[in-house]
Amino acid sequence: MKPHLETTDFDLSTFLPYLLNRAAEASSLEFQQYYRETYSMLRTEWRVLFHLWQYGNMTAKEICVRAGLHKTKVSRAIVALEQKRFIKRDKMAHDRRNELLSLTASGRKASIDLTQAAARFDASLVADFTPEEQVVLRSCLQKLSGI
Amino acid sequence: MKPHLETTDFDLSTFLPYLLNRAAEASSLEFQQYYRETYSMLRTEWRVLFHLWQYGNMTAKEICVRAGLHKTKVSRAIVALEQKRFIKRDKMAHDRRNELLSLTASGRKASIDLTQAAARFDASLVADFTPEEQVVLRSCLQKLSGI
DNA sequence: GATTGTTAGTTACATTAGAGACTAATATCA
DNA sequence: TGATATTAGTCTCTAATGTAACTAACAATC
Repeated sequence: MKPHLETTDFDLSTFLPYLLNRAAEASSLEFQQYYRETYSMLRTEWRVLFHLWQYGNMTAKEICVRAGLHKTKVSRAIVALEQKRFIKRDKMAHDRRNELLSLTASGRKASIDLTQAAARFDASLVADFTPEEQVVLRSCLQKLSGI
Repeated sequence: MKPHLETTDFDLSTFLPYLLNRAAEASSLEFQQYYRETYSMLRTEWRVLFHLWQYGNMTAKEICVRAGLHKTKVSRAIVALEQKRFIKRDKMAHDRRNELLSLTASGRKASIDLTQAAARFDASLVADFTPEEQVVLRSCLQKLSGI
């Protein structure tokens, strides 16, 4: 059986969700290896840590909204980060359902290290792209992400 | 604690692996819903089916290489697709370790339907982008994917 | 032609993710 | 005040994934 391009001019190698998935997986690999090996973190844990680092103390719920993550995923990441002593949580006085999350000293240290590693890694990913391409790429991705 | 942008000018909302992951998840959602509900397929199953449709009969190993998927994932997808009667497999005479995969009539039918749905969906994703942006986006993603 | 190595594909086990039920705290409003 | 509804976060059960060990077929070398 030969390829069936005659049905439509559709081509898998230009299908956006496919490309995005492959690019996401390929580009995550190296950095993921770093935070896994160095801090035994999962992807969601690093995202949660990073949100606290970059946007300041907040509740699990706020992280869900900002990061676009399901609350069970965030809940589990918080437990793991707390066990690693990277964050602590405090019930908020005026509404004891909310827990304010904040970084510990070692959480801040890890955040700094990971931020720097991420910045270097990001630069290496786009090293072959022109500045214009980089701008277009990031802005298209932001639109697609709904950020 | 306030944001700590002074440490570096790194910003999560421009970090490529993060953007790629969010864009990939967001853009997969709608199409995924279609093939899940209509054909009870998982993502890997649709990818395997589509590789056979677009590139012709091949072995599981070839699909692994072309699609960048692990052999266990492909193996499980093949079992599932076979149970749904979308593909069949035949041991190759000259080397009975290889199994040549091919589409059944209903596999072809599903492929056509999914291809058309994918094409429409892809068009809707990039509807807000200029033709130039679309070209840059896809070519950057292909490079990042190693395609 | 027995041993050793390699390759295609599967299986088994452990890890991670997802969906929905659940608990505790607060809010609403009759 | 008491009944009902919401909300933040956790727990439980199941589905999906990743890793590594495994089987079967073939290849190569002594």
